[in-house]
Order: sequence, then C-alpha cells, then structure tokens
Amino acid sequence: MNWTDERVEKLKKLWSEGLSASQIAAQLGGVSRNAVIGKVHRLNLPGRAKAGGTPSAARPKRPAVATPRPSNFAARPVPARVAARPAGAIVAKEDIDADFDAQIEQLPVPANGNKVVVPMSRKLELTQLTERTCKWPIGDPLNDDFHFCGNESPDNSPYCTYHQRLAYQPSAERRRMR
DNA sequence: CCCTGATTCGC
DNA sequence: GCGAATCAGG
Repeated sequence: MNWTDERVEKLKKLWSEGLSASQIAAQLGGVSRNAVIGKVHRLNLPGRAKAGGTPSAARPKRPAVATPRPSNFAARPVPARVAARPAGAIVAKEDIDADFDAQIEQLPVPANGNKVVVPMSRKLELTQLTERTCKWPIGDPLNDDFHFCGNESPDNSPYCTYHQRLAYQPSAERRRMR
C-alpha cells in the first residue's frame, strides 16, 4: 500500500484522536500497526505521552459505576437489520419478533431476577476486539454505553460459548420451538 | 497471552 | 521512506 496524501491525512487525524496504531492500521487497511508507527515517527508526529499500554490521557473519565437500568433486556443485542431500520419505519413482526422472542425466552432467568446470567462483559469498545474476543453487541449502538461482550471466544469463533448459542440456533431447535 | 508504542536496520 | 523484527512495558 502507498502512503498517499489522503492516507497520511487520515493517519494524522486518527492518531491525533488517540486511536492506537493497530486501530489506525485496521481503518486504513493494507498496513500493519508497525507501518503506522513507523510513519508516525517519520512524520514527527507527537508520540504518546508514555509508552506502553493505554495512555491514561486517552481515557478521560470513567462512567458512573452504578448501572442505571439493570434488566435482562439491557443486554439484548440488536440485530443489524433492526438497528438499521429508519426511525418510524414499519417492521414486519412476523419477520423478526418470532426469533427474538424465542431468544429472549431462552435466556436463563436467574432466581434473583435482576442480573443477566451472561456473567460479565469486559466492556470492550469496538477498538479492543480481536480474533479471540466475543463480538456480541450489548446495548444500544446509539447510546454511549454501547459495548461488546468481549469474553473469550473459542478458536476463531466470533462469539463466546454463550452468545454462540444465541447466534447460531440449530435448525432442529428452532423447529421445536414453533 | 493479550495489548501498547519505540527503535533498529535491511531493503 | 518503508515496515518487519525486535524491544520494552501494562
């Protein structure tokens, strides 16, 4: 890949926004994080305050610790086709609701009611996802508390073992539910 | 082991 | 100039 003016500009922008080299490399495409870092140095762009890990300056504030609205539905992922629906658009209920309700019913409801059984999500940003992190979305993408499950997923699976079951429902199992 | 940026050095 | 390999750190 070539460092066109356009790409360099994007690099500068993203770097100044605090994105990591690997993230920038991913967005530019066709380059490694090393390439990005090397370019940054050659451009004499200001490096990160302190090397290693996450620059503390890049994480301005910690959201409130208390979870505002704990519920089983808080963790319900929104399928892309639903999320992409224009506000107010009419959606064919037969198309999506059936599957959804099935999923929701399948969620184990804990005796104490309030906590989702999916133990913990490592509140990962889109930025932190790797080949081995669960990419199950949690929350409303339009909300700033949106994040990903991030738990370890087997081998090359995009989801952890728990979310795998929601993502890939065996056809036999689906038939059983109809 | 996952990640981060920094540096080196052959190309 | 480029970036893989390496280093150093969380």
